Parts: sequence; structure tokens; C-alpha cells
Amino acid sequence: MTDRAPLSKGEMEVARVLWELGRATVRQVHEAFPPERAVDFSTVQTYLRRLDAKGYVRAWLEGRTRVYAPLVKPTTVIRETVDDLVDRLFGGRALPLVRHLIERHDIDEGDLAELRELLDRLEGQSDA
Amino acid sequence: MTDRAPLSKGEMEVARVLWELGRATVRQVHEAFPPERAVDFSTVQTYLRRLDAKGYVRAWLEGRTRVYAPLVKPTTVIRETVDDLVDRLFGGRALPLVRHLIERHDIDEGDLAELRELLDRLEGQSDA
DNA sequence: ATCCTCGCCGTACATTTGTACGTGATTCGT
DNA sequence: ACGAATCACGTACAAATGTACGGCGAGGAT
Repeated sequence: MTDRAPLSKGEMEVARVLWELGRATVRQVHEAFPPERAVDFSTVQTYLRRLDAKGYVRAWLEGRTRVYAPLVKPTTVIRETVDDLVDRLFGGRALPLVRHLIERHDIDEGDLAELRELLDRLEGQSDA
Repeated sequence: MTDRAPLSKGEMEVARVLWELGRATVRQVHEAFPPERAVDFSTVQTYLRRLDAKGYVRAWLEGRTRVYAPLVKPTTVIRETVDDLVDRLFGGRALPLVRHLIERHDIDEGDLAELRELLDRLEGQSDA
């Protein structure tokens, strides 16, 4: 409901790093960035500022250093982002996407087991 | 490889309609738009033009009417779009997304069966 | 012949996104 | 105590995005 402005691609990358770190300064986020995806320190800074403005993170000063922490949970962002994608690209049907993910991405043994369990649970829940 | 510029959200919606219609004029795409997601005729026109420029569709004149048809297949766009999303939002791990989709979207009985089959097939394939 | 309508095409324009610099303040090393 | 490093913060700016208007030509109605 909170009708946040959606995250852009770049903002997502930064948000993900912040979720991993839990709480971090600009520098920490910048350093945690995958080396092949190098961006400037101030670019990260800008993204964090924008994430703050959009309400995805909060920030405060600790001494003279600004510290950022996530405000919304990954699951929330996933929901909003993915649902939007599913709507636009598949008109709301999720299965084609699931199929793609399973077939193409490396879902390892453990993941397969987990999926299977999930299916079992769901089947139990349905009308039957 | 063909390194097309990525589709924006709006472009995706239009592309999806065109995939459904297979071949359509601006007006047809415009009319096929879900009523709650109403956009102007010329907005659709602009999107189709941009899809053409980006190489996702092709267009030609039939009499004095321009007709558009998809050039790249849905699966291709899905791959490019979703893989990018998985990278940015999950650092490449697909399972969290799959879990979300299965739990939250309506996966009906038939879909469940299909998924189960898919899992079976994959398990057979792995090294074990 | 005239006028209306439809569609193409060029153009527009505010906002968002990606990417970053420069300035002024602060602190650390020596 | 002086220069070097470090930050926050304001600002910049081109490209992409979302959304749309207006002119002009072709075809149909009167």
C-alpha cells in the first residue's frame, strides 16, 4: 500500500548489498560491490541517497559518517518488483517464468528438494 | 549476443500485446490494451516505434497503414529480462524467486503437476 | 469539390536513471 | 600545526522513459 516509487535496476543492486551488510556506510557498500561491476564511490552515494528519498532505507549520522540500513525487507521488494514484471510480461501468469528459472538457472540438489517439499505442501493445501 | 537495448516496463506491455496478436496495427494494439491500463493511442504508437528502433519488432506499410510484428520471441526477452533481474536482486540465485512465485501466484493444479514433472526430469539428469 | 476523419510521422517535454564532480568541513599522520 | 585523506552534500548532465500533441496527406461522406 505504501506506494513507494519503484526501484530502478541500479538501485536494486545497491539495495541488495545493503541487505547483505545489514547496515553500512557508503564506503562499505562501495567496497562490497562486485569488482567487475565497479562504480564510483559517489555513484553509490547517490543511489543510497535516492533509496533514502524513496523510503527503502533509512540513514543517520554517526559522528560525521552517515550510516544506512534497510527499511523494507527483501521479500517486499521482490514481491513488488516481480509481480509487476509478471504482469507486464506475462499478463499475470507465473508458470512460464517459473519454468524458465528452473530450466535455465542452476538449481542444485538441495534447491530441488526444497522445491519438491514446497509443492507437496501446496498440494496438501488445495481443495482436495 | 545481439545486444539489444533492454526493454523498459512500458515497452514490455506493448510487446506482450503484440506477441498475442502476432501482427497488428497501432490501433489494434491500442484496443487490445487492458482497459484499466489505458494509454493514449499515440503513446502506443511511440512505444511501437521504439520497439522497432531497438530491433524487437519489425514494421512495414500495408497501403497507408503500418503493420507491426514481433521480431524476437518472448522466450528471448524473458531470458534477458529475468536473468538481469535475478542478478541484480538475488546475485544470481534463482531459488528465492521461484519460491516467491510458487507461493504467491496462483499456480493451479495443472501447473503443479507440470512443475512436478519438470523436477523429476531434472533430477534424472543430474550426476547422481 | 469540400469537409471530416484516420493514421503516419516528427516533435515535445517533464521525470527518472546512470554516472559523477567539486567544495567545504573534519580528522589523521607526522 | 600543516598537509593529506575522507566525507557529506549540493549540483550536474546526458540518456532513457512515459506520455502525448499537431500537421499533413489520403479516403470516404455529402
